[in-house]
Amino acid sequence: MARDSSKTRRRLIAAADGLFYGQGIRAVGVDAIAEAAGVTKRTLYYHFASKDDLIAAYLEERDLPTLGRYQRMIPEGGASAARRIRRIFEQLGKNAEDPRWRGCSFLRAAAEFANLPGHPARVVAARHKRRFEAWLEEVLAADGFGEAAALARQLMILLDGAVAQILIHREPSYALSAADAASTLLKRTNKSKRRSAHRRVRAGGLSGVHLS
Amino acid sequence: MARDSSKTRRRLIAAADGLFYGQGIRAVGVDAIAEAAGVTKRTLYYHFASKDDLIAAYLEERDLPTLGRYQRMIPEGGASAARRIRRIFEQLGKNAEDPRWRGCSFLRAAAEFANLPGHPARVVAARHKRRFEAWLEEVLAADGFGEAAALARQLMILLDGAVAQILIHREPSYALSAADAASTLLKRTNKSKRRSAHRRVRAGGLSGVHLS
DNA sequence: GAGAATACACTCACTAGTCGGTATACTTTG
DNA sequence: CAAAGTATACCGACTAGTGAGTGTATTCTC
Repeated sequence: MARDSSKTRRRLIAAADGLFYGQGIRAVGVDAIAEAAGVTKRTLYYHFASKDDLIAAYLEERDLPTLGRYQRMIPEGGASAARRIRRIFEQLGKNAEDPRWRGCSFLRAAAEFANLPGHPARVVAARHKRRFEAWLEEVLAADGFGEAAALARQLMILLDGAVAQILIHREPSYALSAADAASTLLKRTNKSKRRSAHRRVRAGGLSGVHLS
Repeated sequence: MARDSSKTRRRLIAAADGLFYGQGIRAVGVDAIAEAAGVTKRTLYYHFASKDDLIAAYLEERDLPTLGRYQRMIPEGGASAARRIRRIFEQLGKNAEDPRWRGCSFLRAAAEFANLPGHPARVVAARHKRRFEAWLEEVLAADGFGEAAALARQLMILLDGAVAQILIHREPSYALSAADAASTLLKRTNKSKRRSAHRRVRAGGLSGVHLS
């Protein structure tokens, strides 16, 4: 079995996911991960060059599923972008009600390694957020929103801001405050869109972004 | 000299501030802090019961100055609430340009101790954010904004969301995106205010909040 | 038999926290 | 007034445990 997809490796990543997300990356030692995976530390180091390598793999593993969950959640054709985006915030609020919820793994990793800009975890985290923002931009542009890029940024800010507030206050209702703010922003931009159709065309041309 | 305000104690907190904020709380050992303060670890433990105690003191020390800096930044009578709030975001962007900037110490502490809701650091962090939100609400209410409480929450979300995005992408311009979003939200609420003056009165009555 | 995958046993640095002791200064008491 | 007592503030050296990472031997699988 290939080394980068072996059962043991996947078990190690799964164990790392549970512990890193549950307790924090720096708070968890490699010994604990090896034990949780049912292997010795030496085996862990056979599959990963270092703890940093394992950290990167942990976040990488969370990248596509996290984005994909939101993408699947809001079916392509079904509703307006505004409605679909509202559901993202509502889902965030629901997720946060689970006692095991600990915020965004990427954001927390960036916070833990705030002093190490080049750290693998930071690289993966930044890429994840870039992808999410690009996807939001596509959703907006596809629905004919003007200035989709600027709007997508604002939505990202609201999204991570809501996560931050929920984490700090342990109060999922902040997701709904963010949803309201998002609605307000979308309504305003929607209007300006309808007033100037030429913008709409230009914004529609922005969708060369890669998601995969 | 009283034990809780002695020079040594203050030096220890200052050293902790530099190291905790610079590298992260879990990443810094008490030995490093003692050494940076020029005392032995035994002395550190004379002044603080535990590392957690020192962590709480570090955040406590940041509470009032952080809030106060923003309060002093925007003079009471000078400008409209909208203009004053925009300046908060602009200042955030400026702060973030300093290479030593590492985001919000309270948010990062909450992220590091995401699994320990009762941790002293979490308590101090939550209280700080509550104070900040209450102050924003006062600023808005004083300028006659309706639904000042809901609006203050949305601004907090934008503020911490901007911090999160800047931290992740190392891109201070997210502060300006957040400022634009804040302006949009304020404009809309301002309008609804003028339509319903009774709301304004009710919101004005909310200012029993304590800041000090 | 070869290479991949695992285990045991280890290193060395660092972790939070503690033990016992000391120098100084301010009180209390004969 | 002086000796004894006491509180403050400090330090060097230690403990028991954990951190990441490794050298070497063994087992499994093709």
